[in-house]
Amino acid sequence: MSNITEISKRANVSRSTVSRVLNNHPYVKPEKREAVLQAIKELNYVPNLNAVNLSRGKTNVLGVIVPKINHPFFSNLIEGIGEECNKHNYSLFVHQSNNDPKQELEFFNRLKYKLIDGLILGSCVSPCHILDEVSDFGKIVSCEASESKQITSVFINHKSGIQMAIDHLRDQGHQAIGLCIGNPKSGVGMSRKKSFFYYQKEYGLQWRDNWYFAEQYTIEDGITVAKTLLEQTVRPTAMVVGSDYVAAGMIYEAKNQGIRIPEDLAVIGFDNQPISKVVELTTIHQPILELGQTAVSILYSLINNKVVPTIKTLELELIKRKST
Amino acid sequence: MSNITEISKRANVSRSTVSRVLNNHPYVKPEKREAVLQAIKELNYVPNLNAVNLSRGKTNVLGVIVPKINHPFFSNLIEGIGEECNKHNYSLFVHQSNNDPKQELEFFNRLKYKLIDGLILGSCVSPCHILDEVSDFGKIVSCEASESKQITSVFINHKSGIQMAIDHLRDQGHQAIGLCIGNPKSGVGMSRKKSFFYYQKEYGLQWRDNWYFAEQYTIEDGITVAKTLLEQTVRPTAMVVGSDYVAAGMIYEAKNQGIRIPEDLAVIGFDNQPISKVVELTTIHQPILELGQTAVSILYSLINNKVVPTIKTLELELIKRKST
DNA sequence: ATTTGCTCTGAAACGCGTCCCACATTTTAT
DNA sequence: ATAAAATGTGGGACGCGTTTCAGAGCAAAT
Repeated sequence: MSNITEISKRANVSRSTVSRVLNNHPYVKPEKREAVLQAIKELNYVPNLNAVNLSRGKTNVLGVIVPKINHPFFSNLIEGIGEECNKHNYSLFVHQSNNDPKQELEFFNRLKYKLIDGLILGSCVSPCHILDEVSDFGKIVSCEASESKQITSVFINHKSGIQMAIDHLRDQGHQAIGLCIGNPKSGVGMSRKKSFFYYQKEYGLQWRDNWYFAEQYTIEDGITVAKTLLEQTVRPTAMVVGSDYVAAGMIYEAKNQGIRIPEDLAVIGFDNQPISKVVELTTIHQPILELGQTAVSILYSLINNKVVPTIKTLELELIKRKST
Repeated sequence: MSNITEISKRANVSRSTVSRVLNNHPYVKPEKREAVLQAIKELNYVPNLNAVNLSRGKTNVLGVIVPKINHPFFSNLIEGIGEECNKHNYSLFVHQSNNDPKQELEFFNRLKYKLIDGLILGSCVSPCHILDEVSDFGKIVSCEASESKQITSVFINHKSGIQMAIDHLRDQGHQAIGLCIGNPKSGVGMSRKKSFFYYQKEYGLQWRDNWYFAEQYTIEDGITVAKTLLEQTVRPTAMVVGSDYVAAGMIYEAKNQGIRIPEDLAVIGFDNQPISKVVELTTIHQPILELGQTAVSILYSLINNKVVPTIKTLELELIKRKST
């Protein structure tokens, strides 16, 4: 494996000149440039990016941390991030944390160790002070609302999403609305929960504590939720469900039990996943792809020391189908 | 930002000793080790992994290239790969190629440039000679059957999957079976197509050319396929469909048109995606997570110069539901 | 008492580009 | 013609750890 010293000897120029050719620096005589290119070809030279990265002090790599890669929200997010990375010629580290703070810390170190130029938090459970410390070592963008003031956030306006859902259900005449979410400790979860109860009070809706479900992620979970719900004597007439999958599971089980959707139970989901179409689920479309893209372009600006707003929110859209 | 030289001065030892401490080398007197650790703490030292990588000539990073991240098959695959990477303390580059050979080449260069120690091909459209050339620069494992003899493959036994599907349908009395697949040029696509027609002849099944559909990926595609199919005067009694999503779309549309599933049309999918449960779709479960994990562990062995078989196949499983 | 062999440590080379500085040569402007 | 500016090139320090080698100190074995 050859290096620039060998190239420089072969081409009878200095190592600096080789470097200039490699980096398309204008101040190189055409003959010398040719000679260098020739030598590169002959010696089958390939630059060692580790040396380049070390020398330049940056890597053109971004990192993204998510709890689970194969989750409709996050794989969609990663896609958006990946697309934008390709555009900016960045590579992308993807790390799956399983919501484990240790795993998160592990990955944060990549930033410390200068392996990545910037970090995107898909979702993150580490406390604020850890994040603040990490942010001394590099730029961070969060894809959920973050308490930290040092971290820029782009996120979906969950409050408005919840409002959209509740308003829609109220328009259909519902006054008894339950809630089912995923991880109540995540940014999304907290924000949805908080907003839900805000509007629930605001509008004076009916409420029972057993109309609330958390930690529900899959179709199977949805089936269980429906079973529990349908055993109750006083039931909500509608459910706001944080995931289309869970909502689909609920509809599946409810129909199995002969419950009519939406007459006996209305269900509204989130995400507009493909599955929602098949089960005719009304859902709130979230601009996840755009979220990922925006995160990268903000991070890119930050890395290049451009000024960007510290918070950006993206709006949602109601997709009306037959489940409400 | 401090470096080992500063640490060595502070602790009154040589740089070598600092390095030994950092790497847990046994031959360091406890007092010196303590002094070094103390200095590291005081100076807030963080090693620069770019220097380490350059020096060691490896990075502990693997790369995976997939056409699309947010695709049920690939995000599942990436999850398996990511899990196994975490185990081996590897980081993971994820690159989305959109099946574009240029994008692929771009990523192959990471291997050349020594940014990654090994490469996993989720799916890849580049010709064999390109792959062979790249494989001179590092280890590659393919997750689909590869023509290249220099590349190790782990893949799902698609032939046996197709056989499983056809056998099951024949058991139910079907003699007129159609086929619907995704990318016919991909490894999976080619192999499914070939196997299907092999068994179709072998068993002397009925056939019409318009019972074959390719390039179908989404629920919407499935709806279109169903529409086309149901217009035909001579229809197959069953369809083998390469994707649960497409199959779900077909069932959705067929039911809309009053077609009974499975009496008028049986449908069998692939992947056992969550959606298949909701639409009661019989499907062939593929061990995708295991595929990803195996790919990493093979790559790991290759990188550490252990001998591994060049081809490994994983078996599938039929999940019977109500669509057949 | 002497050899053998481990434990411990530092010097220095190495992995490989980048980039600043100094200096030479041209070109352009005055 | 002369100063000023632009172009072109090489030297060498720098980014930062790792690793080989030589050698010192010390204990166990003969």
